[in-house]
Amino acid sequence: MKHELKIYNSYTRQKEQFESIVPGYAGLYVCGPTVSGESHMGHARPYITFDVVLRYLRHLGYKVRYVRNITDAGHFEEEGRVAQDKVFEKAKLEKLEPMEMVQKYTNLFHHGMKLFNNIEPSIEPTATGHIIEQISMIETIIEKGYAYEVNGSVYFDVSKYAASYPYGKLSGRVLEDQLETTRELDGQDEKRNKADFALWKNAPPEHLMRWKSPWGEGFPGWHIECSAMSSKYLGEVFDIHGGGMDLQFPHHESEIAQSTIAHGHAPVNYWMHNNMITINGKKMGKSYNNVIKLSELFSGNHELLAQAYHPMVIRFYILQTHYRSTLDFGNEALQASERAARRLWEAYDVLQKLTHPGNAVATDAALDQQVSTWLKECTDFMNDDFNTAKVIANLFELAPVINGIKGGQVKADALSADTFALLKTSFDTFLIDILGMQPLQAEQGDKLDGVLNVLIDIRKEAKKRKDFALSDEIRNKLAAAGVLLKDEKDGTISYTVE
RNA sequence: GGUCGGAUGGCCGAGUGGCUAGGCUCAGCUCUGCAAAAGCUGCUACAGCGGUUCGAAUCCGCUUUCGACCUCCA
Repeated sequence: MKHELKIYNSYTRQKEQFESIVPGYAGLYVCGPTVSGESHMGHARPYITFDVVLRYLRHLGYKVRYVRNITDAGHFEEEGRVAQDKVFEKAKLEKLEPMEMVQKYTNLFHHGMKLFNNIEPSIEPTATGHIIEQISMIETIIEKGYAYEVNGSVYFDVSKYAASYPYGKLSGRVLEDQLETTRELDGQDEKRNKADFALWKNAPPEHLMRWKSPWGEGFPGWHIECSAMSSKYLGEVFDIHGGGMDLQFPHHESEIAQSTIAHGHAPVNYWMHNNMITINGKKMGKSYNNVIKLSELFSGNHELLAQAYHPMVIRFYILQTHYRSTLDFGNEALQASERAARRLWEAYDVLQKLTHPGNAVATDAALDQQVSTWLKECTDFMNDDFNTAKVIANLFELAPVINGIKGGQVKADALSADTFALLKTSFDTFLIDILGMQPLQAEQGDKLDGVLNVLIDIRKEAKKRKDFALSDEIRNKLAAAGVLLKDEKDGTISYTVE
């Protein structure tokens, strides 16, 4: 496969040329949501980021199997302070069946993903649906001597692992530091070492979600689900594993250790981690109690929100920043993104309606060259670790050219037919296919269109008679009703519905 | 405390040795009956202090400061 895609690999801390294991095919695994609560703005980032990764890989011609799990058994803390299934806890609070609650938040999550125009995963496995696979993997690890059972719980022996493998390489930490943790946590006494993590936890009697295992009734440790499911659907070694930076340790580090022992080799060729969304400089997260839920974002119903924001505005906002940088929430910034997204979409719309006179030679060679360069650079930017921020910047460079052709500031024959055609297809490819943008307004129905055209015709007549009182009244009243009229240069009148 | 990463113009945010990032805001202009939209023009920043270099936002050192992870977390 011929392409120049370079990916920043968190494992090696450098950009590497991407080569898939099987030519033409790519396996992508992304850590999905824990469906014990509603998704918030921070969750939007990885799913939009990796949606663009998926889209770009497909654009390059890869057949991609995209696996994104649903953690529906809660994240059981291996040495949890609560030492209890969080899903169960919340369920009691809401007086719901655990599976009922899990279903509710799964549905909400899917709804949000759809609004963001994220492509659905090829496979969306659930943790509870893969208990057998997880148990089997734990058994293998025990057989190989890297896990031990205590009181119905199974722990991974990190010290033993670290003796022969580079434990801590992904997250850049030293085992000795981990062992010095002074924190006193539940289950600590069961472990041989503080750095050990649970593969399986014995379930206390009140625990609702429980499964039979060789070690008694219990539930799986958090990290094992991703290892079991990714290897099942993508193979023991697969191409890309993505997730938030906050998962690097201990989650991903543990995944590497488990899989390395169970399968005899490291599981992932390219580790990708998106940075966090912050709010007032602090990470947005449930532990900080500073989250803005997706539903609040879309409705504007939150004290920190000056207004509601369209899902496409959020998407655009996120893609305007490189995925490895932090992104600070702010109304001003969001509003800027809204205007920007509108303007870019407008330019896209204009471009769709433009036609080219057909001249094979550009009358403005410099502009023709510049446009070609801008378009070509978009590919370079995507290849450079998915630099969507730069792609968007270049699309903005093109907007004045497009609008200029329409407005007459740029001559229709300034570009050659070939360049114009390239502009048209490329703009579409990058904005729609790769960045996954959609219009911010829904398409209007035929009936509303008919009604508005009646008013527009009346206004045209009034303008012809120089009856500006009437024409302004129509425009102002429609504006008050949320319909903006525009008098185009050619005498036609167009409208946009807010 | 340990490890790691930031600090860029009014705001957001790219960018790793020399070339205007881009967006939003603001001001002016063109177009327009007036608007809106669009186009054009202007606003030229890189936390501080040293150092390397012909040349540094970009490399090195120190300082200040913010944050992430070390515990569930996207």
